[in-house]
Amino acid sequence: MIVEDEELICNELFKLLENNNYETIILKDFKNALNEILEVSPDLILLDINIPFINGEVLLQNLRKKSDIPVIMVTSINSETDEALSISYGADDYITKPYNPNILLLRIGAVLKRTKTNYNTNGNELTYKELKFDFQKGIIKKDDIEIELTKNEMIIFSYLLNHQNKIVTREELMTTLWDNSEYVNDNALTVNISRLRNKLKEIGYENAIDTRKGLGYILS
Amino acid sequence: MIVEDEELICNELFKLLENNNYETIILKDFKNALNEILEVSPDLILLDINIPFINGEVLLQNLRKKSDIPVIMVTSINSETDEALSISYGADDYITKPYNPNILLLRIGAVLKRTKTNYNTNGNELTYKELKFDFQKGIIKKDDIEIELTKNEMIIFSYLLNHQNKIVTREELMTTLWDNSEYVNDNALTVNISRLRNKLKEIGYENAIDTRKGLGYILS
DNA sequence: TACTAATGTTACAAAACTGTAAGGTTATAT
DNA sequence: ATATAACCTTACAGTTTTGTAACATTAGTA
Repeated sequence: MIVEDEELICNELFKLLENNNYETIILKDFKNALNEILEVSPDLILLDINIPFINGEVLLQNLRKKSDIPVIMVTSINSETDEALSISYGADDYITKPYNPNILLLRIGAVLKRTKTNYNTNGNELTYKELKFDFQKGIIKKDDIEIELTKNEMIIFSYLLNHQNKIVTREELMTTLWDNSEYVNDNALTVNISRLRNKLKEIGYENAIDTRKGLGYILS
Repeated sequence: MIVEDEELICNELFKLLENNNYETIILKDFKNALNEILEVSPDLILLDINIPFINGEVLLQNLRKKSDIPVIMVTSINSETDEALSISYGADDYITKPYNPNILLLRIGAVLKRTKTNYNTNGNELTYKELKFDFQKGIIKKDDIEIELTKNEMIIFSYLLNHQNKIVTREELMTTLWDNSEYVNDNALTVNISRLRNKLKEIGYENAIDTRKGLGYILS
């Protein structure tokens, strides 16, 4: 979504984006901007700081109370104050006019890449080698093969994924699994690790989880 | 982690960061940079493009094959080519020397904020009003109260959370839950929604999930 | 107002999940 | 080389989860 009043720039941007396969929409009613944005719920907003009727930074500030839609701020003044304000109000990136079209496209791509995890309908995914772990569904995918994880296996695997190449202690995993709320046999963890390993083995990742005796486990 | 060869700048940066409560480390051995970085596994890297022995962009490119550690590129040349390259190779942000310390701090803050979800040990959390949903553990928290969700409830609730204020069709939810792989009685969804609602009711969110007859459900 | 399709509720049985126990295997230190 | 603590495997039973069916309720439309 383009939020910009200078018609020339609007059209330029529109062409640029449409030519690069972005479905583009131009916001017209600045007075009702916030509602329009929330209604349309675009994947990304190019927001000019200087638009009529409303201050771009204030708009961003209000938007951030309700949504995390990625915003790239556009401004004609190359002032550091603007830049500082935009970033602290929650802009995802910042670009000054006149902009280089290629840089803009790259920045858009970068912002979308960074933020897409929170917006793609399939939920978040983490990857490990050729595996994709959808940790909202608890499914590991490799090519077309899918394996389902139980809740415990999900907790362990996403913890390991979030700490790749780091040793994760058994303590850490136990706290994550059972919160210390009730004592659980320390072997319960071993069993759950074993079950997870068996599932990983099914798709050829026999040695994904490595034991570091006396220290913990590592996914590497 | 600072990856920079000019000692003066290094010290400046170190002081700036330490003064602002960032635990800072300076990379010394550029020849072994990649391994050092992976070993230390810092929360964020300030990476100068022009360091001895190795090209910063190549380093970034290699790092990205193994890790998503946030990287802010630092360069003395304000060339758009560098900028374009850094972004496409996976830099999270970019700043040119001489930099304004406050802007740098803001950018660091912004990058950490953007990326922290993937790194914090407690896993991702989404919020809905006063509720926090840890969707790696499948727990909804309100103050000190916690309720556990089953896998199906987790899938439904995180889908709704990711589409707040939007109507979610029953179709969408069913596809998300069962992937169309096998036919499931369409009432199974109704039952699962009902179960989720009961749990939400326990913590005073009786009307969180609203039915839009003929359309779907909405979390609003 | 009455009809109807859409959505809700409850109880139940099959299936899946999970901690435990008992015994087996490994790596490390001495 | 051997002892030992750390870790692994398997089978099992209690518990939880889940889809189904049967019936209840609701909102919208005629």
